[in-house]
Amino acid sequence: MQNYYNQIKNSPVFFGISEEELKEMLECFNARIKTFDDGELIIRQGDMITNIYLVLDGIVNIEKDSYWGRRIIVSQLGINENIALAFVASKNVESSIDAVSIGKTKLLLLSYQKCTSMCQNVCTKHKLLINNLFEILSKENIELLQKIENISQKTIREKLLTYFSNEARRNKSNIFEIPFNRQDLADYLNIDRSAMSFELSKMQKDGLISFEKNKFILKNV
Amino acid sequence: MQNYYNQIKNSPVFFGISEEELKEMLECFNARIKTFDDGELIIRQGDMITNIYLVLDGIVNIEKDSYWGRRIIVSQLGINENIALAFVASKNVESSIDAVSIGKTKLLLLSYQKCTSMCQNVCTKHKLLINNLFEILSKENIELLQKIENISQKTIREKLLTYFSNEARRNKSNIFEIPFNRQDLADYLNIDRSAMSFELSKMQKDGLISFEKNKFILKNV
DNA sequence: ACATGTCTGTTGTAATTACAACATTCGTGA
DNA sequence: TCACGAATGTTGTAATTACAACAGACATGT
Repeated sequence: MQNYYNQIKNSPVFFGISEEELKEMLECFNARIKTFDDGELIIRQGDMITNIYLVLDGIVNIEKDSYWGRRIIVSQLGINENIALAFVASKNVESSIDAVSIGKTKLLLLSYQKCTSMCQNVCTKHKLLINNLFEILSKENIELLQKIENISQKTIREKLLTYFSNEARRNKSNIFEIPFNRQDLADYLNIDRSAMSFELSKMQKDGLISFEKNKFILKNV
Repeated sequence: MQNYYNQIKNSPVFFGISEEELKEMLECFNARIKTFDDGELIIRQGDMITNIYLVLDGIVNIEKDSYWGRRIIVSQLGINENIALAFVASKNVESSIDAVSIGKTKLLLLSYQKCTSMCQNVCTKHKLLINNLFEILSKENIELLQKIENISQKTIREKLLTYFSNEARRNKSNIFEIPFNRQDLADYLNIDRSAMSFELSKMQKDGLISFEKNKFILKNV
């Protein structure tokens, strides 16, 4: 756990909290580290989630299986991001999503109940923590809106361009790497992988983009 | 304002707060009521949002115009719901959505800054309010996930059935009214209106649903 | 260097959808 | 009750997509 103190201290959850306070809080919150293997399910649809999950290392996909057996990738989380915070914060609501470990992952687990109830007596920084969680939830909300915009486009090309524009803006550069492989990108944008590959090639021929593996360049038109 | 005290008191934002406390808080928060006409823009894409908006009366659509001129309806809000809370809570983030008044609407505006800063000295129930906002944001988050599931289905029929199933579950009955007209429902599910009408008719012939205007019955298959 | 499996790109075809154009129903006010 | 406009339903066609099947590139371990 100690190895990660510095990283945890700099995560949005504990923003503004000193290393001294952090140690106290982690104990207070029943903090523990859990590791997962590739493909392992961290959270299942239907689970009641009682812990805050913070990604310390690796990548986690948030997925959903439709009734008709189609896989939807809702989002992909990296280091210092939280899994399914909304379901932790909502009382008596089952998770409607799966969280899947991509490669080996290392997660920090905190008891949400201890974070919000007991802590107000023990830790002085309780209020700050709640504010941080509030900020994180807002950001998640806005990112979901972004995803809705991505998949609401009509054609494959429009979906890709919308997604690329946002990635470019996020990286503040027209050159960026995407975290998905082709199949996952297709599942994220809700399109067929092979049709997407075909369209990517066409877009490159048309001079809209160029790419090599996962590194893309969005040409300004 | 007084006319609405009882309603406001029972809204999720002020859950657990007495009418006495409410009066004090509303003053503390610069509370004011604003009315909007049909089609009027309450919030525009690009706006910096500094107020909490609570719907007192009427319906508000959350919309988004795509780069290619396509309208997306993200969600529809009714009485006691909040508009774009995520953008209020995120510092320095512009709204990526429009909020549009459907018919005449009446909104309660509260200064977010006063809610979160000044109030901790003045009002005793400040912590409760923050917790309430946190809960609301979580619910919004989960509803956005639901919407993602709806529009991520492959065919028009699957989109409609997914949407209807969720409405039925929400109403705890297989008979329910939907808040959209046909065009808005199509924009919500990201499909063509006429194609949707056609599919609705077919589904009725196939015995999956029956409907009359906005009242639908989902047959259990 | 070879075999193996995974990822990515390409192509043809069938299915689905968007779109436009029109028909019908419904409500409202004159 | 009539006329009008708005909302909804219907139909044919062109465009787009999903799907399947395959080919090539790449990485990995033996």
